[in-house]
Amino acid sequence: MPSVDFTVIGQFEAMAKDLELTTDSSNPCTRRVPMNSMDDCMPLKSDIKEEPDFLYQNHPELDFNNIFNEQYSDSFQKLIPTTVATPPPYPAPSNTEVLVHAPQYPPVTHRTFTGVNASGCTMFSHPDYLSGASVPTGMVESRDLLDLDNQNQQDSFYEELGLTKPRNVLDASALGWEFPFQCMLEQLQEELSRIGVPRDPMEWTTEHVRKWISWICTKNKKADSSSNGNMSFAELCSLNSNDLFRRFGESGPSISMEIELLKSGSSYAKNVPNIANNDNYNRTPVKMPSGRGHKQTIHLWQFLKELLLSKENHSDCIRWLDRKAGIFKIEDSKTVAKLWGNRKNRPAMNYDKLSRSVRQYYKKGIIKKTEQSKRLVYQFCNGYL
DNA sequence: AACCAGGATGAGC
DNA sequence: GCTCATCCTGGTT
Repeated sequence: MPSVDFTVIGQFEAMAKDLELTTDSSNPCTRRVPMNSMDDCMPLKSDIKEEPDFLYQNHPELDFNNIFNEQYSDSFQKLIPTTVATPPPYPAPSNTEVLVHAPQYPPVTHRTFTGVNASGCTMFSHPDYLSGASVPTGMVESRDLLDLDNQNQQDSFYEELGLTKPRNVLDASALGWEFPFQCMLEQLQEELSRIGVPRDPMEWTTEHVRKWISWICTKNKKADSSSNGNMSFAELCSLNSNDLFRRFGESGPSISMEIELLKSGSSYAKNVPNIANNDNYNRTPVKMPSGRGHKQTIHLWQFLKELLLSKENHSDCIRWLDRKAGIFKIEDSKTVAKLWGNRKNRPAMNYDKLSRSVRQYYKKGIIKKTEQSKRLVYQFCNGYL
């Protein structure tokens, strides 16, 4: 059997029923791939005889933009393509099965692992296949997804479908399953560093956004329409795929994909209710972080907590004094104010204004001063820890 | 000088 | 109506 040099994009399966894609024609191992069934699209591990490096190569012929022609514009409104890379090997648990009932993943034929990762994307894969995909959760109706924490829902789900419930149903994110975000994100962040844009979009100014979009356009050899926008990252996140397509044309899908990646790497995700790995948020409901028409906002207290909890070390400007009690100290008021200003696209932000906003929280019971008031030391109130 | 408290006002959602 | 951003007066460290 010939090796299959192919990367599947699961989401396309539903929208591109009759589309045939071919891999590199100069490669004798390639074959035409009818996009009418996932089984046809996804190579079995047993089919693969090439070295892994070979499989991880990009395939320009599978360019999103070539696929999103007018013929599929209807589908485009419903789905965002997110993944073109073939994942590196990952440990797929052998006794865990989760059925996903989503429009593009017929439940009867496709057993997949799934989880909602920190960026709010639903992860799909199958232990027998090399390829995987992720879909921004809100692109799939919540009723189409299994609530992984709801035993009753799972039972009735399988019952309705007349299927045997898998032995274990696990949230793949709890298994440390990082594909495809981690590898793609790291690559993206390196590229960002090269073009002088901060790795964390939280720190982006509108100029950084413009630069990034311009770079995507160059990379994809598409017209640069970034001059049309003077947007913050948060504003960009509030746009759906259709908005992005309208605003940025053929670069829209790429921008959309990278937004999802960046959200999962930054602490941005922590500010989005329902997807953050934080007790204050209810992770379970599969709700949209960037749903249609929903404007993304961040509150100051969330931002401060985000800095405090961020994997990126901000301890030189803000740090916990007593994490359990929620007591923190602003070590560098200027820097914190600058970061907040960047985040809100308020270049004139300073600590005087920031602290005024913090003081508004006293009445609301979100943040308070510590019992023995100390300069630059505040405390999150109960319920906001 | 930097920080703190809180009133007033208006923008933006 | 809510959350800030901004500006302000006046007090404290």
